[in-house]
Formats: sequence, structure tokens, C-alpha cells
Amino acid sequence: MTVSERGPRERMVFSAAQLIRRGGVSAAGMRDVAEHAGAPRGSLQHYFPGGKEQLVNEAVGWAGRYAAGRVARFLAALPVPTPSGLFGEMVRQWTDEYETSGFAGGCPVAAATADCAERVDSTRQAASAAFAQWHGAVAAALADMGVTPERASALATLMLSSLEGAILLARAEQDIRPLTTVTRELAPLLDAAVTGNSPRCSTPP
Amino acid sequence: MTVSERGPRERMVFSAAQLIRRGGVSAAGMRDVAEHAGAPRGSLQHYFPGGKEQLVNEAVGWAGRYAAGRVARFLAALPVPTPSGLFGEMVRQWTDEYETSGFAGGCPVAAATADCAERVDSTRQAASAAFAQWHGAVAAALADMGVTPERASALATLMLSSLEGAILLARAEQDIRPLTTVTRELAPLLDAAVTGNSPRCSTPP
DNA sequence: CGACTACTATGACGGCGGTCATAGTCGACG
DNA sequence: CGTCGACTATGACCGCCGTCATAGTAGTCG
Repeated sequence: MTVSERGPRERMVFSAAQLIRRGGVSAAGMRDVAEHAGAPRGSLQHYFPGGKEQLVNEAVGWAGRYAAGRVARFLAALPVPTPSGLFGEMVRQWTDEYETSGFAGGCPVAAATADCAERVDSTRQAASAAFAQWHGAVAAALADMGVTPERASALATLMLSSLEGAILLARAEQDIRPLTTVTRELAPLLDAAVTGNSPRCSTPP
Repeated sequence: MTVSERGPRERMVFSAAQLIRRGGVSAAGMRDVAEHAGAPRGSLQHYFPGGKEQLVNEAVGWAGRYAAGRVARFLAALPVPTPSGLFGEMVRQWTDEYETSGFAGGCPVAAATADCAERVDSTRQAASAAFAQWHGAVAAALADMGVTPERASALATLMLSSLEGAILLARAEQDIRPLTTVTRELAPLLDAAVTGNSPRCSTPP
């Protein structure tokens, strides 16, 4: 959240991600990024000779690393690690933000994908890598909980998909209900995978 | 898919949705929309005096109506209606497109949400209405299958979220696997709701 | 001190995109 | 025929945006 400290270069990447989050890539002008980062405009062409494309790609990469890093911190915060607990924390990050700061922003990787996936292949690849990193972190966490690697990967995909989609719905409706709904509905399915039981049932009534 | 027939006004709305699907709202220029629709540029300001905002909002509304309409057609195509069967058809529409035509486009409502949700409230409302219409159609279909209204609504939210998120991942990775994964993983959970059993288990092994 | 590199500062340029203004076509109706 | 309304056609305007060019500062090393 803090923009201060760390070099101006990193600040600009961070600010780019913040602005992309809100209005997509085209709404994140280079001048805006510099101003938001409190950095001189002239530094943009110095640090990012590849132009906006490079800046956007680095912002997407930063978001991927950030999301993956959060997974570890979520795990550490859980008293007893469970798939539903992890997913709940991942979702809670968004409900907290939306409740305290409003529904201004979405996922920067999602925005970059929607805006650039077709035209700018390097950005699409950056988004793919970011999702892959995030997915890998979640899948590894699930595997640590005793889920088989194949199902861990599949469930991680399901978690990411549901979260991204719920973020979208929540922003459109300006209501966190989609987020809470997917958390609640997915919880039993997620936890069922950790027992090593049938994929369907976990705890009988 | 057909651009021909129907008045030029409707064609332009349709074309706008098509272009928004690909590169977001900012990539859908007014001149591009007119050209893509084979309509005269001068007609834009005649049919859409509200400017681009109106055009985008109508495109989003069109997409919502289209998605809701598809639900009914999917139901009709199913030999025996089940929640997982419906979801499979909804997903299949996307896997079919991506396999035959490439990963060029996503959901226009999602793109409009990501691009305009914060700045243009009328567009955000249009997106919310579109999602609501789509959600209502899915929930009604589930209720017809014997799912209680509350769970039908919750599962519809889950289906929409997972589908939208999987579309995003699929476009980034240029691979339909996220789509097939969510279909497979969600199927037992969805069908479990139709039996009226416990929310967790349906068919014991 | 001089030179060199890293970084900053700012103005200009070219293109694009939404919108407006103005005029033109065409059919209907009286 | 005249007029009116619906629609089409085009060019111009203005602002924004990414990029480039050029120059300036500052710290460092020889």
C-alpha cells in the first residue's frame, strides 16, 4: 500500500499496477503513472526504454509475484491450514478492500488480459506467467495440505477462476456478495480433497 | 454471428459488443464500430446521441440479453436437464469458439466492467443489470431442476464467477484447460444440489 | 578540475479518437 | 411541386497520449 520508499523505478511499476487495476491499461497514462508514483516524468523513458508495453508487462509481473507471495502469508496466518481457509483468506483480502475503500479496483492482471491479450502478445505472456505463478503457489499450498498434485492443480485453477469472476461481479454490482457466495459454496468441495476421500464427500452428517 | 440483416442500429450495437470483447472499451473506436457494422459513420450520432457511453451501455445490455437467452436454448438442447449439464453447455460455447476461432475475445460485459466500472457509473449499472439478467436466467433454470431458490441463486453466482474467471485464464494462457477444469470440478457440486440432499453429498459411492 | 554516467526536466511532434457542424440525399405526404 | 423528417456524408476541431529530442543537474572517479 505504501508508495514511499523503494526506488522510483519500483514505485512506477507499482503505480502502473494501481492505475491499471482501476480503469484498464488505456486509462493508465504514462504521465499519470509518473505523477501517481511521485516520480519525474523524464525517468519513464530512462527506466523503461521499451515504452508503455514494458511498463505494463512489469506491472503485471509484479502483480503475479505479489499474489503468489500473499499465499504464503495467508498460510502463515491460518491456525490450521485448510483449502477452504486459504481460499477464505484470499477472498477476504478483496472483501476487506471493497468494504473499506470502495469498489474502485479489480485485478490488474485481469484488466491487462482483457485489454491487451489479443494485440500485444508480450503482455498476454506476462499475464499468463503471472497467473501461472499465482496458480503454482496455491497448488503447492494445497499439496502441502495433503491434496494430490493433480487435484491440487485443478482446485487451484478453480479457486483462481472463481475469485477473478467474483471480483468482476462484485465490482459491477458494487456488492461483496458474489465473493462471499463463492467462498461459502466452494468450501466443502475444497476441503473434501484434503482427506483423501472420494472427490465428492468429506464429512458425513 | 451474422452481421447482416436487422437495422443498422442493431448492427452497430452488435459490432460494438464484438469490438469491446476483443480489446476493451477504448479499443472499440466509434469509427471502427461503424466500419465493422458496415454502417455509415454519420449514423452513429443519429442513433446514439448519447455518444459512446450510450453505445457501450447498449452493447453491454445486448450481451446480457444474449447470454440470458442462450440459457434457455442450452436447456432445450439437453436431453435431461441437470445443473452440470447446463454449466457444461455454457462453458462449451467458449471452448468451441476458442478452438475454432482462437482466443481473440472475452466477455464484453467483463471488459466493460474492468474498463469503466469506476469512472462511468451508467456503464457500471448496465454491466450490473446484464449480469443480473444472466444470473436470473441461470437461477431460474436451476430452480426448475429442483434446486431450492436460495441455493439456485448461490450456485448461479458460482457458475457465472467460475466461467468468467476461467475465460480470463484461458485467454491469458491461450489454452482451454481452465474452462474444462472448472466444468469437471464443479459438476458434482452442482448436481448435488438437485437431489435435495445435504449440500455436501449426493451419490454415495 | 574534467569527464563521464546516471538521472531529471521540459517542450515538441504526430497520431488518434470522440464530438460537433454543416450539408446532402431521399422518400413521404399534402 | 414544396416541405418536412429521417438518415447519410464529411470535414474540422480539440484534447489526449505515447514518444522523441534536447538540455540540464549531480555525483563520482581519475
